[in-house]
Amino acid sequence: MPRKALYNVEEVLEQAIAVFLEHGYHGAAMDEIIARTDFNRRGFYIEFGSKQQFLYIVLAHYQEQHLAKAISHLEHNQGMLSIHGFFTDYIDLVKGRGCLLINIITELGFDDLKIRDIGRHYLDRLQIDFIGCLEKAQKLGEIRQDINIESTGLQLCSYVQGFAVNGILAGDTDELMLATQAILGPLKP
Amino acid sequence: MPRKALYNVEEVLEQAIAVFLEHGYHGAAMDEIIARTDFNRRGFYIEFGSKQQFLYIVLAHYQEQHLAKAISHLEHNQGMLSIHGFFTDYIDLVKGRGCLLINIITELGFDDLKIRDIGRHYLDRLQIDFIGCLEKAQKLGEIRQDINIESTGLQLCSYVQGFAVNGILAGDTDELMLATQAILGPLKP
DNA sequence: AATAATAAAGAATAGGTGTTCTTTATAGAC
DNA sequence: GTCTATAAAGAACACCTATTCTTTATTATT
Repeated sequence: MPRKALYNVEEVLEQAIAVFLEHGYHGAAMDEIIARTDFNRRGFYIEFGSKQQFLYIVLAHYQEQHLAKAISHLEHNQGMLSIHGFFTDYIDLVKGRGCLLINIITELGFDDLKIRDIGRHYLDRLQIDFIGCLEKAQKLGEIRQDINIESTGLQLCSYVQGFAVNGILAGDTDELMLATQAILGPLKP
Repeated sequence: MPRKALYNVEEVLEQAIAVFLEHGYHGAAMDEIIARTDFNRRGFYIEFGSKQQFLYIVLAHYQEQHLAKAISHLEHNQGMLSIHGFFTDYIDLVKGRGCLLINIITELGFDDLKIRDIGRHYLDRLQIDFIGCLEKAQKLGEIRQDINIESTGLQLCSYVQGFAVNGILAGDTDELMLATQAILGPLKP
């Protein structure tokens, strides 16, 4: 009996990522979100409730569909191979765009407890994953034995956030790959 | 004849930094800016013209009065001493707050050409200054001769942006000092 | 084909935003 | 002390935003 919905939630979320990346949360007007997603206003509020709840859902989608692709390298825990894989994918993700999660943290992190929690969990997970890979790499003899695993994990973690910012400013991403070599090179035995 | 103004522009800019750090640009309402600075509406628009122009002026003030304090270490060009000095001051600046320049770049960088330019110049300058200090450090024998100065400069630069993000999320900044040791330690001969 | 259910489109609404205008108060020149 | 120029305070305005409501269109069953 009912008419079939034309919109596809996955696609809407994907299009919304682009809008939030371009204008941030407060800078993205509902009018633009509605216009650029194959969506209608009423459907939007039935489906998502509010702009804020929508942001959380978009963010979860971004983590699952985009960030997770890069992070999964680390969770395969294959030493330096995984770490290289992560950086290759991550640079591809953020080049010319930046990282939605980082942008939202810097815009709303102070006011929005939930965003801050998401950010902390993300950083913790990243750090733990890096440490796992570094331990494996040390076992495999891929990196020097005297390297402090915990400190280096923390260091790589900070480094990743730096890439997210550089991704917005740097047109050329060769520099980012170069910088990756600079950080990973000195770890070798 | 005229009444003397009560507000002090320097103080207003300083107070505005706090507001923009907390809520971002679009998230900071004029009502709050007016309320939290010792200012009045009319005076504000006579002095600064608009919210956007005000942001540029606050940002310039932030660079001159806050970031420059940290960066000046690097421009004294005294090798590793300068680099350590920079990180100590920078961490102190961003702890629990983040960096206003980075927050604004991630919020407005895509839309606002002027902000993107400011960001690029800032990064370029930082990188050049790091390279200068690393060259000096190499001459002084403070770091290994086989280190690639350009790549390491780029690496430190990315790293600094990472600190700006971590500053918002990490309550504890000891980690950041620890991470600094992790990055600077391996450069030693 | 008629009908019922719901999607799509977009007009309407209530509240918030940046900016300007009006009024009142005050400090200094005469 | 009077007068005047301008600061302070905040009301007013026009526009914009998120959200809701109304109308129209469409599809699947009967």
